[in-house]
Amino acid sequence: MSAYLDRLNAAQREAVEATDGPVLVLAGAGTGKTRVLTTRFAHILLTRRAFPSQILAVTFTNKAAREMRERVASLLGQPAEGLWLGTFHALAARMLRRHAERVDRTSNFSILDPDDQLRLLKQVMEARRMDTRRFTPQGLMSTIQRWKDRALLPDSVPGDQDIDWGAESARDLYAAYQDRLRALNAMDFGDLLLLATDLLKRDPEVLADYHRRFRYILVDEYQDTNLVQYYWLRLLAQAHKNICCVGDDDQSIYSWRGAEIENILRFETDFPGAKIVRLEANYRSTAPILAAASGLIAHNEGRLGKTLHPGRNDAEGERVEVLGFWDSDEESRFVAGRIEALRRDAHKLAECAVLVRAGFQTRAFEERFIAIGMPYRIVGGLRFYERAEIRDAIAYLRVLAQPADDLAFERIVNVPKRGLGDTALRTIHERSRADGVPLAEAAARIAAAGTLRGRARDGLRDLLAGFAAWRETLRRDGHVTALATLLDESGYVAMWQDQKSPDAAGRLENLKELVRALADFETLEGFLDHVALVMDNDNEADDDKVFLMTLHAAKGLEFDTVFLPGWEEGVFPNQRSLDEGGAKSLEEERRLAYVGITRARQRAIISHCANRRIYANWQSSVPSRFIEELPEDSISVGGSAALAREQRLAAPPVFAAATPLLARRGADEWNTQARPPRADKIAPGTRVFHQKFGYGIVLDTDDDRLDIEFDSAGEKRVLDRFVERA
DNA sequence: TCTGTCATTGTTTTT
DNA sequence: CAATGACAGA
Repeated sequence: MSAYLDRLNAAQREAVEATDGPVLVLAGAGTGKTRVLTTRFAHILLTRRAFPSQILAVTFTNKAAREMRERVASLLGQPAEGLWLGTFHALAARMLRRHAERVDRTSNFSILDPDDQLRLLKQVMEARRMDTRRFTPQGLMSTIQRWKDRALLPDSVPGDQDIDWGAESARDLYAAYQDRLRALNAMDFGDLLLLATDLLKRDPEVLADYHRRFRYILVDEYQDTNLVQYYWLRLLAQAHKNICCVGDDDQSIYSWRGAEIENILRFETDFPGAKIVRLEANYRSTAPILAAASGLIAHNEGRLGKTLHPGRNDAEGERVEVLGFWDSDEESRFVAGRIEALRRDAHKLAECAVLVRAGFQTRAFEERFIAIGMPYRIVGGLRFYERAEIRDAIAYLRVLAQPADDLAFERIVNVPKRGLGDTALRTIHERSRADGVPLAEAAARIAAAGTLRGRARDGLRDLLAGFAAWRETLRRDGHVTALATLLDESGYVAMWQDQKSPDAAGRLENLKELVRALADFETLEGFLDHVALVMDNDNEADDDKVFLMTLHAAKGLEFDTVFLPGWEEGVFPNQRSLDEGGAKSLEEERRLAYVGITRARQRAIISHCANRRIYANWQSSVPSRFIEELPEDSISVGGSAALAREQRLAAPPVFAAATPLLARRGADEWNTQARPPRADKIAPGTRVFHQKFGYGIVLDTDDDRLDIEFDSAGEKRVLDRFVERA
């Protein structure tokens, strides 16, 4: 009766069969995590422990959700209906739309994208006359996000975490921003979890309703959860305690997005009586690759501990290559050449990936690939829904669906140009504020009152008439026709047609694609939710091209051959990460390296350069400490790498002597000439402001150097001329 | 309203 | 070395 169980190894089977009570499945890379998750899902259904609608299954990405849905369906032999299976955000949004009135919204609330969020916050800051150059909206936004990640509403932000900016404080601005969101009937991404959790906390009836509904909870990638997500899960799991979290502490690489690795480390304490199952048999990689990865990650302190071992008999393979090059040109030439050789050897290009630490590193490889005509694809560039023309079109739709969506209205009010410049817009804003109505309504009142003249008057009249007509089209002929009509009649399509720039044709093509995509949805609202929550598009799926992407983007993927270039101190581990996060960040960088190596099935090739061009000038560089940490017997060192390794041990390095070593960027010494020395002295205990690190207290002084404990950036030594008294 | 110039600023970004 | 954004001037 249970053939599906026979396909599992002992540990996997244990994880599947422990249906009741809290379970943590520690699943190392390539150990069959998805199989366990989906089999467990099917097992609960097939043993009639629950109906499909009584299982809550949570993932981080839409891709993972889709995959789980498909695999469960194939195990069951039919698609399961009425599932609560999706991303944290999509599921939270679904809850909030059902109880929108309880969070001061209506069920058609908008979900803002990062761009809108920033514009809105900037408006809030400007309305309060803040200098948005000294206090950047980005900076404040990230503070607010971190608060939201930790389930802090404006009222609950502890005073000592607030940032005081003289007349304003971050918490006050946060509160003002939330007020604006409420007025716009909108939320940002963080709000979805924050408000959903707050709702469950505040409303016992709603919570009881979900307790009745969800008997089993499954969570994927638990190491990436933040605090709100944890609270949300804990509230929902409270009643039945049947929660199964799958994750790998060694692959936690999103702390800078608010993920708390502690969530997974603490699981046993959070859920008393929890069972822990370790999946350590790896079915993906060769033995040397696993040995290299395991040896590396063993250097981390804060981990639950598990060791990958080969799960197949045929796991012998080539050692991990560690190669040194003179500069990044040589490195990219080598990588391209090696891929070419593999291709001649009948390997698929799509089975090769180049994984880099930071986006800019892809350029060297792109140039090389273009030069030799090697087909490649970059994963994670500008996505379809982030393109300007798509966002414009969607803004039109948002205004159509939700007239109170001021951000959308602002975006398109003068696109294409219809004479509604700053002056006209200011008039509309003033009216909106005075009457307490959305911009669209204010615009209608201004048009009716005849306040504007000339081009502005005509432009506004046409736009409002347009929206009235398109709403009618939407009602009568549906959303697809409405979008096509609107793009045409608003002059938006004509705007691009008239444009001579080379990419105009592509943009028109994208708009057509958007109309096609819209047809896949029953309602306009459904489509807008999709756009906000499911911003992925993996078209161009199966042509044979080399993958070029960041290590972060590679998580969850696997390839026969993986190139890991740029393993140099400063690049990887990344200098900035080290500066800001210290030892903890170093461990995260190391996890990133671990993720990189474990992507490889057959071969991993790590490389580093002795010289690298950074911005305008060349800097000599030292091999990454991670290379030292790889077990000797799992690697083979080649090229000038052996030389470079010796140089690391010898002091001073030969390169440093030969090339004038430029001061490492990120330190204030970068260009001391640019700023005159400071006349007055700053005493210890003084509170100061630094452009880059923010506010802090001076601990100690040493001539013109100050040791400062910064509020968020930690302790640093900086030159006194770069700070001012706060 | 548009266009050019100057200054600033360079990690990762599942939703 | 770019790419982006703010601001001045036509």
